[in-house]
Amino acid sequence: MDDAKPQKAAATVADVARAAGVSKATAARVLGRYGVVSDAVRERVEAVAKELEYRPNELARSMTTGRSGTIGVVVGDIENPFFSSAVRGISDVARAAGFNVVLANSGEDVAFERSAVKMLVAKRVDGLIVSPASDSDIEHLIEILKTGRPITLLDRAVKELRVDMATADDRAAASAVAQLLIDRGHRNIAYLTACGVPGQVYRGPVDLYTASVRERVEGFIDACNRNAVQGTVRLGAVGAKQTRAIAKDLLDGDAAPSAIIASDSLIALELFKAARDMNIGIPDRLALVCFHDADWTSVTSPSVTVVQQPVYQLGEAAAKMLIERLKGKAGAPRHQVLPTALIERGSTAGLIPEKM
Amino acid sequence: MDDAKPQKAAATVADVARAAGVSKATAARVLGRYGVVSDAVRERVEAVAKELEYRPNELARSMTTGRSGTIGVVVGDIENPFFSSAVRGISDVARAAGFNVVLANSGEDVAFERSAVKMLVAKRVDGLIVSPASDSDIEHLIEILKTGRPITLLDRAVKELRVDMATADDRAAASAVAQLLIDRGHRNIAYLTACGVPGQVYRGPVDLYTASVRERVEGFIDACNRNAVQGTVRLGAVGAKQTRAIAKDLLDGDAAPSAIIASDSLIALELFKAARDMNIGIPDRLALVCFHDADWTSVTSPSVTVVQQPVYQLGEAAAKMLIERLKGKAGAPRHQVLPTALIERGSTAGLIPEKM
DNA sequence: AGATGTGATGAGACCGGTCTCTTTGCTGTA
DNA sequence: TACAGCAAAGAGACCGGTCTCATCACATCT
Repeated sequence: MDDAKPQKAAATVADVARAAGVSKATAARVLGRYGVVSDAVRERVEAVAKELEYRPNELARSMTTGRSGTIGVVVGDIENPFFSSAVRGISDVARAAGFNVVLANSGEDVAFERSAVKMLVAKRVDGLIVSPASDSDIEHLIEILKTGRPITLLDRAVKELRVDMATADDRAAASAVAQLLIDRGHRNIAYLTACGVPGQVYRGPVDLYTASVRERVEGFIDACNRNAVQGTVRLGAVGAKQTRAIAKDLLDGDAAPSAIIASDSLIALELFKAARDMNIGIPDRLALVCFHDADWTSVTSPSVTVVQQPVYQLGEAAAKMLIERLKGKAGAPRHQVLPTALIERGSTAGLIPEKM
Repeated sequence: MDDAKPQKAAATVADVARAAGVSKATAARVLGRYGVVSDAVRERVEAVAKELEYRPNELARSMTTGRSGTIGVVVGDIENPFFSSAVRGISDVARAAGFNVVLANSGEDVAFERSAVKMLVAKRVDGLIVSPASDSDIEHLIEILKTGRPITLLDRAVKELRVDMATADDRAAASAVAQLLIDRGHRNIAYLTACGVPGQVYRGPVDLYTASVRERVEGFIDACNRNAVQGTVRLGAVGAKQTRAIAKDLLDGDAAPSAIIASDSLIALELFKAARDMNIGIPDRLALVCFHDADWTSVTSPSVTVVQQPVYQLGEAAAKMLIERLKGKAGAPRHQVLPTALIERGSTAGLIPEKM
């Protein structure tokens, strides 16, 4: 009948202790599973606790122990399959080790990232995993270290920070992709990233404040230069609409590239759609390569050549390193660089007849 | 040179108070932004706080206020685009309202869900959003209500629970899909879901402990019965491998369905691959419909007919209802049923010549 | 027997905030 | 001048655990 909303306040150790006729300390020992208690007392306390529906207050516990058993994770966008996969890796490892995950979305905005980090620290997470939106605007990350909490970087390295990091082999991957395209005869290749703001003109790697992207662009440009091939970088593909606009602009003119490398699967998808809408055949008139082996890339026609990134493993690695730190492991910061693999599929199978 | 790890303990209100020459209560008033303090004192305290690098301890704050400013979210699998999109909706709303999100993965396992819920309650989240793995095994959800915390169900209704829920129009959607396929001439249609365990044989809606799936299957079966068409339900497509096996089994025999409805985009993707591998042309020999308008469904050849679910909005709606409760809104539980839309694409464009 | 050790329990401080209640000092008013 | 009224600040309890230290009974050792 009634929904029993106005239940009396939750039972505390003190309540249980009183009801069981023992001291608060003893009840706490039983309920908190520490110290040593006789079996008789233990059973009695446990029975009473059950009776009173005692539920521990983890907040109070954290308060005295100083540990919350929680790790904070700040990613750019959980909707991006890249991050959701990484987060899955993190939370699987975390759970196995008895940790919980507090998630925060930065939307790739440093201001949001800053406030997310601040809040996580205030909540006394034991450590953090962050994929920093910027690798220069990092004083909030340094702040964390000052509080004594370990932090691990995910996917994006920051040289200035002496912390554990798990990243992919971005530079080599991008270089390999560029080389592949060049070998296929392409002489005008573009790299499209969500980094930067829409409309921003690329002037050099210095414009790229996301470490992983900068590495990729550097690898890409290196390969292009090595082969005397034109390499263009376009920024600001931050959403479907913007990406579409850039794609149209890129593919429209005379100087349109014959191959495009998409910095993530969301961008690749939009490029794919744009090419279709503009009647630009893939791979004949346009080759496409995508960073991240998103599940759909193998079912399109043509299927899409991808850089397979160990995304889930990146999350796992980051979580493992962090948890080791939390468990007291000392030593110099480690930087795990996980290998990528270039999976060649239909979207790069075309040959460029004329431009050679 | 040194990494300054062994910093002295973080400053507390008491430290600030002492250094500023005021009482703890006054410093707390300034730092906690409550009560009334003179401007002179406020400025002095704030200056000292900055000097001492005071950072509030949200744990201690929550402890006395009883509110943590956090909502717990338990989903089946964040890696599933369905959930990652919903989680994004939740966290956007939460952040706007000043709440944080603690995420837990249940892996669609009730035991994990139970422990996740328990832990979230122990952490004193203010409220929970859960997409329950089972709609019968729910005593842990009832427990939550007993603690006085509101809970909102995401995507999956549970009749027995008098709580807010945000679900999609599953039954009608499934019915519409079935009708579409029947209108296209299909007389043998299968529905494939991740619900259940691999190998489990479907004996009736009672086998389906996930509410949304049961609704869909009921809508599907209804439509089939109404039209005297054979409708088959297959369970246990819980991962790529299992899905592939079921797909092979389903498509292999003489009694193979001419149309399959996939309960989520992960299943649809595997079905798509399986059909391709088995040289079963879509849509000519097999029609395919997918629940959830995953981004890739529009770029395959043929593109995939989908039930567009308002996933992000589902998350938003759930979060909004929960937060309203947290802000004190009373009243009967609400059940928001968000409309779906059937988007017809190439995968159902085929006609069935013979079987008619 | 007396000293020593040990296992079980109790008493109470403590973590870092919030919040209630009290005290203080100043202004306005009869 | 005396006192009400009020704003500002202080004292200290409290939240619900953990943890140190003290106490006590009883077994062991010399």
